Amino acid sequence: MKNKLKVLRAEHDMTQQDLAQAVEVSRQTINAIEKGKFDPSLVLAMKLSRLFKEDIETLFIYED
Amino acid sequence: MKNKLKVLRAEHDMTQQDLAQAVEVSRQTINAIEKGKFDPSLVLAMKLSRLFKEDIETLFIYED
DNA sequence: TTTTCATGTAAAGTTTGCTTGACATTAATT
DNA sequence: AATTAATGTCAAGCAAACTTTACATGAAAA
Repeated sequence: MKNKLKVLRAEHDMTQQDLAQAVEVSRQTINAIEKGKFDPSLVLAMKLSRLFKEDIETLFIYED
Repeated sequence: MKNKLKVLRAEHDMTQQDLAQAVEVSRQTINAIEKGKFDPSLVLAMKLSRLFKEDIETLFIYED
């Protein structure tokens, strides 16, 4: 699964820490997701989607 | 988190078993999600979304 | 009525998402 | 050159997603 977190974070001028706080997870979780270590839960994906006002599918790209 | 799986399944005339096979999880997983026992992973939500051709957000309703 | 099918549920185990704490590295300030 | 801010990463642990096996129930069909 690929994602556009790093770019959106840059566009919104946020640090990983800022984003982590905004969606109520740890900084390490944001870092791990950006680095592709694991996928976010559905709830976290929804929080990020709402924050950045982007569809989940545009934020996270899953190709089988 | 609420969801519309049961209804969509009915509309598509599928059993829990059918749906489970279509998205490659166990029948119990589908049942548990329908019953609200836990939320699907992001990948599973995406598979269901694609199968039923509905946005994740319309399939799964999360209200803080 | 007996068999079959769809659903519900439970227990035990594995994997994955996420936590805290800690430390290393790199880039930007002072 | 020294400090600070942002990022990367690791380890140990907990919680949630998902598995298999198994059994119970109700509805439909033979």
